[in-house]
Amino acid sequence: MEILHTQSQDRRTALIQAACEVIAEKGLEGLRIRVVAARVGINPATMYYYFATKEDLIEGVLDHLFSTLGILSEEPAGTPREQLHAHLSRLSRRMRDDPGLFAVLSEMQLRAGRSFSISRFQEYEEKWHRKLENLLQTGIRQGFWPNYLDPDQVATTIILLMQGAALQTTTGIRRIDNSINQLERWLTGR
Amino acid sequence: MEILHTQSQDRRTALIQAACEVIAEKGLEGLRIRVVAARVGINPATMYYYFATKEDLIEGVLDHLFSTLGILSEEPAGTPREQLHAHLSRLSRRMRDDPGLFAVLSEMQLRAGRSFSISRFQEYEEKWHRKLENLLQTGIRQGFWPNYLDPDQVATTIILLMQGAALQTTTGIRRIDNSINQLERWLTGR
Amino acid sequence: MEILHTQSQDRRTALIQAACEVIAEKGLEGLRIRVVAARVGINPATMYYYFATKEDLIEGVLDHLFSTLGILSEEPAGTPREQLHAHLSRLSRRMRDDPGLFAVLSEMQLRAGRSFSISRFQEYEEKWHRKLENLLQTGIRQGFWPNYLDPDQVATTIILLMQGAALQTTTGIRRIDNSINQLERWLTGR
Amino acid sequence: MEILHTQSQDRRTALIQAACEVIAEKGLEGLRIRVVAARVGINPATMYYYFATKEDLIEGVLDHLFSTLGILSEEPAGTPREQLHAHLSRLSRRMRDDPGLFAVLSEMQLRAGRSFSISRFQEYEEKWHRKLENLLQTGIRQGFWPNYLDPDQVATTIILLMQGAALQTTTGIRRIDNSINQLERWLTGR
DNA sequence: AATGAATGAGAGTTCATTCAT
DNA sequence: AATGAATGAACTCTCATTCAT
Repeated sequence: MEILHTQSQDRRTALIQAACEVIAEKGLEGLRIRVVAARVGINPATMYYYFATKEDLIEGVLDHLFSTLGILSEEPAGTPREQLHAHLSRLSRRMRDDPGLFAVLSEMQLRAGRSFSISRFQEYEEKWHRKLENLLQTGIRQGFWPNYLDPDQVATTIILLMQGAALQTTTGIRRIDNSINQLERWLTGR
Repeated sequence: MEILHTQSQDRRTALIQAACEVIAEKGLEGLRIRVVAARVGINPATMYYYFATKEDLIEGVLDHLFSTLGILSEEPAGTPREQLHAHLSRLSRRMRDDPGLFAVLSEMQLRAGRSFSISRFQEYEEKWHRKLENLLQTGIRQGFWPNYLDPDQVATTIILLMQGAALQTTTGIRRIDNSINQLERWLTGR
Repeated sequence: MEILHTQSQDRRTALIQAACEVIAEKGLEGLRIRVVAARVGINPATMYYYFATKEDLIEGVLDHLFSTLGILSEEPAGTPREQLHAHLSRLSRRMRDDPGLFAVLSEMQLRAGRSFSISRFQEYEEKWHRKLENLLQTGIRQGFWPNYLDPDQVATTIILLMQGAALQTTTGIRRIDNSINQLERWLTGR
Repeated sequence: MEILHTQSQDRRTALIQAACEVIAEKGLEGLRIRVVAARVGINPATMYYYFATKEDLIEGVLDHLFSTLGILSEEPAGTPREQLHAHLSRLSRRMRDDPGLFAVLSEMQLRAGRSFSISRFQEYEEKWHRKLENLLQTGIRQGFWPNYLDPDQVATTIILLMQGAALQTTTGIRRIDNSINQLERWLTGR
């Protein structure tokens, strides 16, 4: 019983994973049920046992994306500055090691305003923004960063920078690492 | 003859313009020959007189895009700092007034690594990078910015920031203005 | 053992009943195993324990239909005229109280010439015709109706009228009651 | 130009005709675009050039049906009794010569309450009813039929009878002719 | 220079049915 | 006696593209 449940979960996860890969390679517009099913080794019709529609599968990818990237997960203990650093360097490292995930992130962002099923993307992003804002606010109050910084503004800058970089993962030209370092130095007043 | 040629050009331009609008509204994956033709008021088959394939039309949009955005156009005379400021605030203003254009930019960037016809996008971007790099280098040499700045790095940061913001135009949440101002202050050492 | 058999029968009946309801609501072409099973509260696969195929289930509905309508059941004692009246007013009342049953009747009639599993419908109808014919013949012989009436012909008219009315149950516009009364008056010579 | 227009109309008509045949043979639930297209000798996709959806095609069949049956068309000049006779015997003859049309009629009637695209069927039927009612009313006023007859009631009876008979065309057992004759005799008081 | 008509390839989705457990 | 998981075959519909006129 437990095993069956686990197998079933596994297949769901496998489908999401496969869909994620396909999106990274071919874009959301290149996502085909047939291809996803083939990667998992099942009949296309079987996908509909796990997801009611293609849109549902994409929603699954959306959730998977944010939980895998760990954008919203708790940072390890430390000063706000250390926490921000941990956050940024984790994302930076991840972007180097698994650029596909960030390609998917861009795909989602681009459709967030157009597709209903992806519109939940914006909630995730809002949470991300608030997380960064809180971190910055706390850090400024505790004197880790100069108090002329506007937490909201800086949070926005960080997110724009990360998403600009994510957008580049498909071509793979620009690197985010240096920009991140630079930004951290700027924040602390060089 | 000359007149005919001009009319022909007009229609080509009209098709590109229409395609651009559709891409801004529905995304590249939502681009339909039928819809573009209808906007221009012609039969879909007629489009094939002006463009051999859909991809060709998209290439046309790509060229139109960069020339319209004026990313690569000469900046008005002034110090490097004034020129950079002019460049950034022009883009910033444009993004506010005509977000559709930047939505198209994101669409192109996202597919640049996947679609052959859009791969030329990267050349444009490369030119943009070099333009910024040169401007920064000159400015640093002339003492407008501190010399610990790395022109290449800063150029990258600017581009990432702009493209992150362009990506947001479909949802319209985050604004680039503040981030740009902040960046300029950081560059001059606050 | 006996109990199990009874339970088994119950479930068979429940499935037929559910199928009957679905056919009344959505038509035979709208009949889905999934939906029938859900109404009974079982897994679709379980249905195949009780019926070999969907067609078998439909055959079950066919039998259920005629036994429930009581078209072929013995009429209460009385003169032929009373018996015919009882027959017609019972059907007429039934049509008002449970139109769904007659909707199913129409569905069956319509497919009777096309689907093998429903072709048995015609045997039922033949029996109905004979029953009416006998009743009329006896009544005419006994002087309840004028002898210029052709029992076969009148039986046909009655059946056509009833089925025309059954066909209307899905829209629910025309009523059979008045037509029946009128017919009975005509039969007796006004 | 004129020729092209005619050809185009021809193909539309051919598609409707073919659809009509398929419905008569296999029922509305057995109607397949592929089959209809094949009968006309075109690619299935081409059907969508003439009809936006399958439903549209069915609506086309609905209109074709009533205009072909001539149910609502003007009757030749004559007394009301002659007109009614002409009407009924025309339908009766037609039912013998082209039973398929009446099979389609039944198919439509059966779905009239369920399918939006077929719901217009009821408007046609309402017109039919009014036509008969008027005819009967005039005839009664002019003394062709006894004045104890209720035009509305008789009109209903006629329609039910015809539709009951139409429903039988798929099996082809019962004949409407005798019932019609009988009815006409009854109307005139034998 | 323009178009009406046509099409091939392929998309997502549905459903009766099967089978191991 | 029951079910979760799986599937093959079919369905409607879309779209870039072609071609005779």
